[in-house]
Amino acid sequence: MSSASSSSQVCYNSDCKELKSEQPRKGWRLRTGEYAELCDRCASVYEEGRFCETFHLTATGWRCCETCGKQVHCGCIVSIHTFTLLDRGGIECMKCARKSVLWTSNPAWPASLCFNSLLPERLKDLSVKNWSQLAGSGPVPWRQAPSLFNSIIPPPPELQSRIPFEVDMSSGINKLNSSERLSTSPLEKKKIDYFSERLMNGSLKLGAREMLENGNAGIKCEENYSSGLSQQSSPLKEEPSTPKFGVTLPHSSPNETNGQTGICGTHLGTTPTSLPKQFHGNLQSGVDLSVEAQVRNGKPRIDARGRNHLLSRYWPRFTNQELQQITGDSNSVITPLFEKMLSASDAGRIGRLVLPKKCAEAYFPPISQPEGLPLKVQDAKGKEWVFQFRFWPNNNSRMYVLEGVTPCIQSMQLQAGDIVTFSRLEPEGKLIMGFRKASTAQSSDQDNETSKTGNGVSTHGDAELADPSSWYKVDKSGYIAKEVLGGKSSISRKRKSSTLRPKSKRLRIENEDLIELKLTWEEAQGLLRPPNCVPSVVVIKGFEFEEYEDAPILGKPTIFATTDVGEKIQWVQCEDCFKWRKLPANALLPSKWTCSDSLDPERSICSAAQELTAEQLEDLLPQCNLATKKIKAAKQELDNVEALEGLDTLANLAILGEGEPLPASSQATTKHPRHRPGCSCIVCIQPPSGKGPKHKQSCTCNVCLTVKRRFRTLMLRREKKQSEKEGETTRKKLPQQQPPSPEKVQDDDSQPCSNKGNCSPKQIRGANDVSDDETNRGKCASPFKGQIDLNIQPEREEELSPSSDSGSMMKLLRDAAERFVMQQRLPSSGASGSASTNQSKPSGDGGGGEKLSSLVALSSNHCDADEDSPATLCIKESGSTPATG
DNA sequence: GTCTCGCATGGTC
DNA sequence: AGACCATGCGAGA
Repeated sequence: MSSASSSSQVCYNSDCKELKSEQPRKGWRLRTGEYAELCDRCASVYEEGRFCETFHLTATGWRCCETCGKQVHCGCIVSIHTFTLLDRGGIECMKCARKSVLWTSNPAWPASLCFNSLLPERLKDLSVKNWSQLAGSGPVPWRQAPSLFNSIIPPPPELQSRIPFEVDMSSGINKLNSSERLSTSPLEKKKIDYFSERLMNGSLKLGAREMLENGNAGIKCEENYSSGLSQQSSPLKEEPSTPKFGVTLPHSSPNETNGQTGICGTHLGTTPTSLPKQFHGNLQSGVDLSVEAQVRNGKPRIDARGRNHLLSRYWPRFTNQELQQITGDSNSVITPLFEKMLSASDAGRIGRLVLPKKCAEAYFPPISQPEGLPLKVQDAKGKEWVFQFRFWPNNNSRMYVLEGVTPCIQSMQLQAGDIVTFSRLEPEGKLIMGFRKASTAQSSDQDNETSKTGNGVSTHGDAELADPSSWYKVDKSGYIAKEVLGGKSSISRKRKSSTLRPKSKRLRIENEDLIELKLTWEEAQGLLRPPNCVPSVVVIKGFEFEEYEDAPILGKPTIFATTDVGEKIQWVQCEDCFKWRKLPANALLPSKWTCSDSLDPERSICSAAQELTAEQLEDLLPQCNLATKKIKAAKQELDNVEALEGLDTLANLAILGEGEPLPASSQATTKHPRHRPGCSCIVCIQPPSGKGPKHKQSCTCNVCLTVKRRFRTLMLRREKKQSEKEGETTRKKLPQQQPPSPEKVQDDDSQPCSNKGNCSPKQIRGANDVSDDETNRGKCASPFKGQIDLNIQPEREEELSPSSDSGSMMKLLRDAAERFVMQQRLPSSGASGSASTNQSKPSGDGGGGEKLSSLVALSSNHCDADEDSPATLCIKESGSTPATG
């Protein structure tokens, strides 16, 4: 930024006259946007907050703080941040003001806010005049610190939009927002006064940070920020990654924005089209320095209160790039209106985009009939879409929707979690619909595909928004109270985060966790290993449970095979040398296995030769190549997401399998009415994903135990359902020849548990229970008889049933399992028999190129008599082959 | 049976 | 407690 008087060698302080040093120091910012260049002495004084005391002592404008009595200079540009005007008259230094009022929001907001409605007409006029004068006084009458709003809590668009002057809301805005809320009206009044005075003074910029942080709006604050501008003084200022909010005067030239998107109150009496490209960018801050604002600069808008109520999550967070893309090379001014993260239903086939009520009422044409009206919206490519903007009566309120958005959403390739942005292009008044993909939405500074406008002109009157003021309503105070005047900084952050994350749990599942789950899912499918232990039976509340020393773990993918002599083995690839090593089939591997972990001393170093010949390897690999790749990919991801490791993942899967959404990270599940304090179910006892200690294989904590139990139950139910289904099918096919087997009947009758999902493995083994391991299994008596899984919730049985289509993830599970079943027939190397294994078959052949779909099954039938592994967790090798583990 | 529409429900803030 | 809003769901086409 250029500095004032750079051409002069004399200190800018007229009371000084000393020569500037070679490297003149910047003082306060001037109306031109430049900075006063001061000599060292003056700069120091200024920085120390003693400038007025030093140089303006004899000047007029000194007033006493009504609270502390401290003298504050109110008559110069240097001190504008140091005091506030009181409703009752008089002034209050910022320190006191902060104490008494807590500047919840930057005075600038109220300024804008009050400007229209609260400010006395006279002041308004004055302000306007001032503004106009300022606006016309130079290329950049005012500039704000670049980091205004600092990205956390964007100022309400409404407020910003009507800020007819520069507002220097440096990063402190967060704190402003987060400051304790105060009663709106007194504060607003103060703010009004504050701003009016500044306006009258011909300047207005706020050192929000000082005001809030220092509280001592003292001169000190003033220094840092009044100069606020002294961009170097704030570490936040040039933070490139920090969303910036700025409000610049109309005439600011684009190149002076210094990387910050200035929100221009542009139209101030100028012809919009004649303006240089300007942004009403609100950046992170939902700045809506829209035309309304601009137009209202001359005549402050009065009816734009609605936006005050916008929730922060709808505040547009446009980046410079986005804005630039939207406006392109045109001279248009883009006015970010709001944005919304697409919910599953928004992005679904229904084609209805639910609009935030406040946004709809604030930015879209008013509609009185539910049918609404067609709304023309231009997308990022310049294509125009016509949506039906309408509402549904809902709880004595309205629910606004845009209908017919599917084609548009699809053309943008949007899905749940992505963000659509609505902005308005001025002067055309066109509604612009942009978007941000979820992947980029999190980093606002990243480039995104946000709209690039075309030049189409909306033909629909309403959509044109030619006179937005006509459909603004509401009251602004609410907004401040609700959104601007934040509570504590934590709240501020919370709110921010809430804007970055989907609002609801459902949405979170759709967006983030689903992705996360997808990874874990595929991963877990292939990596699950049965606990290497023999189940023991414990009695809990009178019921017997099988428990295992080891919890299911995620291990390294291996290829199971049988040697020529019938020995069951598994092949594992070294992480380092990629050579394949042979291991006993029952060996449990860590997720990262290297030669050094080999049990075979001869093969325990990477330099040792690989036993497998290339041919043998080829025989092995084709079937599992794809799956292995997937595993690797997933594993890579897994490595990056530690939270998904091991039991957490399993726990998630278990929960998931139950048809319950995976609780979002750090979020306690509250969806289970049966869960009460003390509930020990997996949902309640599980720590938030990624939190808490890692579970070892031998962990016997509640979570692990429950995971095991739940998983077992889950799979049992699934198998049972499948069995029943297939049995039914079989009976239908052979109604006479094959009546239900006595065994099954007996099982059904003998089952002490009325709960279907809580049946013995034996019971669940139906007609399809035919496999090469059948013999072994057949030898087993079900140890489950008479046992009940306490986790079973009869009333939720349907929901929980793996067979229930209601659980999409369970469906996934089933699909995956079935696919796996089809693909997983891994021929043993050198063995003609099936590579039956009681262990996981991590390397599904991936024949379909589909997800790794080994069926993760907790073979609760520890009865399964595979002596190699009594583990309870196994990967089904065949759909008709129950877990042999 | 599928799709669309409109309202109802319930979770979240 | 009330408002908002994501989604469910029944009715009708």
